[in-house]
Amino acid sequence: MGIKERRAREKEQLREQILSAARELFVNEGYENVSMRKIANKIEYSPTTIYLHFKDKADLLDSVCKETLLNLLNTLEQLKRDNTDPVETLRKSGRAYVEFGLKYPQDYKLTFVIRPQFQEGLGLQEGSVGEKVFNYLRAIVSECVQQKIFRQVDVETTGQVMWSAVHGVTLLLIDFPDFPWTEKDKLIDTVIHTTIAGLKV
Amino acid sequence: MGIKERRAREKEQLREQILSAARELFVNEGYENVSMRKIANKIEYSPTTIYLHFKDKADLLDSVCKETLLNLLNTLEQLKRDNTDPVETLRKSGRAYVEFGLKYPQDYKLTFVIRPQFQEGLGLQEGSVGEKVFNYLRAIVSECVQQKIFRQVDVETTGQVMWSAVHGVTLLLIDFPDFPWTEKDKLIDTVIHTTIAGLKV
DNA sequence: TGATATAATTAACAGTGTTAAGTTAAATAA
DNA sequence: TTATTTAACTTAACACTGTTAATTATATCA
Repeated sequence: MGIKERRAREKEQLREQILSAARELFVNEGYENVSMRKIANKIEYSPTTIYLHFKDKADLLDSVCKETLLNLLNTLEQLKRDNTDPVETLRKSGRAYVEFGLKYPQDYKLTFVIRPQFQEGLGLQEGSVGEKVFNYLRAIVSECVQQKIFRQVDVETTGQVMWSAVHGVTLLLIDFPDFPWTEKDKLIDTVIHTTIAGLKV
Repeated sequence: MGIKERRAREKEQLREQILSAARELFVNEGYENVSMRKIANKIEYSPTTIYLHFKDKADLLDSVCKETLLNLLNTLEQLKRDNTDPVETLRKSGRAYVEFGLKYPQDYKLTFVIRPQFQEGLGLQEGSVGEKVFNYLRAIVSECVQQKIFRQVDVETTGQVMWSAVHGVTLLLIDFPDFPWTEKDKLIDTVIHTTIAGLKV
């Protein structure tokens, strides 16, 4: 009975095709400027075919973001394997996080800014990839606290402070490219360094 | 020659009327969900009348944001007058900044996230209100550095680090309201406290 | 072969930002 | 006052949007 399986495979392939066309367009032209018809044209199907695979445009965005988050998670977890010192891991994770955002600025904004706006209240649900990213961060912070490197006993708050700092600098660099920033690498390093130093005190 | 002046006054009044209707709708329903026709209905004019006062929808957004930034600037500058200790001023300014963002979340996102996306490369131009807000921040930081409270000699970088922190926590709280945050006030205070502490070291 | 299920399409709806052309009302000049 | 100019405002239209219901084509099964 390989037929059903083949059909399912074909269906999955088309889904992937839609997804990658959508990602490319979203990233290059911005979510708002991409129409379902544009995506359909790119994959040479009629617009309504997309609706056989995705509930609506927001659902499409959702799936694109999920992939993005998985990529981010992979990048981070690979990093963890190569390090032992928790503070050093946190520092490098912070850098990797910001660099990921700057490397795929549209993806980053789509995931962390646009999506929450279109799916009010849903952002970072239980079991989601987004939650896993934060769990990763929390695990490192937890190690730092356990080794009595960080003052804060409250692991949650500490993690959230760290997230705020990297999220903030990432978005500012993306959104205001013409602002007279300090040299980019220096700014990122200083943000991370300052936050970690502040958490130690 | 009071006629021309009266006419100019009436024109200005209609402009204000459009602006306040747009602000109310943008804030309550989100920029994307507000149509020119909706704004026109609210003020009981035809949609095209708006185009006699504003170039397009983005220009309308722009004007709304300018007002928002002026409000923020006023809030901050009033704060400065009441304080002498620069670190305390900075701490309170940080809080005021975040609180402003949380009080008018749509305005804040419109100004600091959506607008830059629609006006690529332009964000925070010279002489803009946005620039004035950052100048305010820089002035306080400068005092802290001059009084040798902060390690960092580089006033620019220090200011940008501070901005990153408050911007980050503001947006996270706005965009992920359902995330299991630490108690809000505690998180904001910790972010500001941590950053300032890190800058002192 | 014909029946059945699924994939994909066409046509349509109600809405969008925006423009050009047309209309109305008011201010000026005769 | 009446005619003319000027400004304010509206109507109608264009090309587009996301999405749905109805329809057609295609491939699988008996």
